[in-house]
Amino acid sequence: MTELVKGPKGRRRGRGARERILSASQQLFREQGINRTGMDLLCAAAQVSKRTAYQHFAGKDELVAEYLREFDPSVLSGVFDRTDLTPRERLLAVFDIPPTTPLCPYIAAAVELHDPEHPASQYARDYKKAVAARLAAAAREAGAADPEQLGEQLALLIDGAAARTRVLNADAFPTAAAIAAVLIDNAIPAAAGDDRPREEASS
Amino acid sequence: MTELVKGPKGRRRGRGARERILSASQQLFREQGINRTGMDLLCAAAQVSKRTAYQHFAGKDELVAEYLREFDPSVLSGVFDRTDLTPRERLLAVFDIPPTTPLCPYIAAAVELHDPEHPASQYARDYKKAVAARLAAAAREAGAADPEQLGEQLALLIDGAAARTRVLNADAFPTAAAIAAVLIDNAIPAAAGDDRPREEASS
DNA sequence: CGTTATATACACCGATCTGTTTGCTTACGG
DNA sequence: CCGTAAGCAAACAGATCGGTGTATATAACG
Repeated sequence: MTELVKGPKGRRRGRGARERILSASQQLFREQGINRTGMDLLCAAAQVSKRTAYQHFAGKDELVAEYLREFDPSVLSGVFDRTDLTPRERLLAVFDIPPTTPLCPYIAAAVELHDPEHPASQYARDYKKAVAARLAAAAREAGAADPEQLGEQLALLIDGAAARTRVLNADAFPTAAAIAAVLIDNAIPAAAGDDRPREEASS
Repeated sequence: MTELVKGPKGRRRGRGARERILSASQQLFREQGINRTGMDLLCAAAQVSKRTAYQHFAGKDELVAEYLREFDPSVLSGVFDRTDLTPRERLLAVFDIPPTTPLCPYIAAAVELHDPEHPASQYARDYKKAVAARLAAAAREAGAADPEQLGEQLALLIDGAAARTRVLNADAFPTAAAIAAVLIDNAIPAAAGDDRPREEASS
């Protein structure tokens, strides 16, 4: 990504203009919101002239879309790839991200842009579906009876915790984690290391 | 839709201007978002001159706050007051509101305004706390072991369903209802009318 | 009738936002 | 060295926004 070949010459002078813009977007869009962050301020924070910014991105909409697409993988991985945890622990570890999350940027973007057809809204949907899918995969790995359902349920808990944290200004992820524990124990026939070693009869 | 204005000059005087403004706010703020709805458009929709609007409300911020305060009771009541349902059914009935909810306006406002100190954000917090409290009361009435916790959990489910519905453009309330059923059955020692008529184990 | 309170229509202000244009600078690469 | 092109700073355009000022018209009340 460091070598952004942009011409027949493969020049990479001023290396990182695009990256600085996206980096500033990550910070400002999250801290101040998308609509309240003007391109002037953003370019100043990125130490990039507006002219340059608009040469790298067709417009703010495209920048917002790229901003959402950026940390797509960074959030997805890091939790699901932890092989040192049991599948059940891995499912619960998703809810242990208190300090890094002011609010899920995808929810914020969907609300702020207010247009389901906006590219960024599409990315938000894709991301949410991807998370649910990964959760479902982890649930299947953990031996859940209905992994798809459990994945969707856990995804809803994450979004609920994010939204509630935002509105109430108080961390709601512990509550979500408690619910998740109940759901997981309820969905997995033989949950290990649990306070409910009672066997459950499937309906 | 009204016969308030008759002729170029004849108008129904006084009463109604404020209500028309708030009514238009309800519609436009929800449909288009708060930030994307200008006062010009809003006043036109309310059939009210801008001057009049600013005589009724000190500014848009105050209007937004009042807009949130308005249907505060209408949402809270109507579900909790249904005595024809058992406490457990009442708790679950909260999740049966698919068509009326494009998105919880409180979450939307908190995201759009992006300022926890904004009066509207305060109202949003108060409302969310009130809902959780009513849910907790209903949970206590239903005989939950820890009503406060169950109330908070159900509130989180509502917010999660609302946020997820918005982002994914698909109704997420059935999923939330399924989780709620699990939580309720898990929290209430003897759940009636359930597929789990197992006797409770006293702690 | 006249006064007053409430509306209205409409122009206007300053701020801000997205996006563009105009020179000018500077770092390479041949 | 010189050319090319990326980049910069800053002014500018056009639109929209929240909010006001002004002059006018009408209904209610005395």
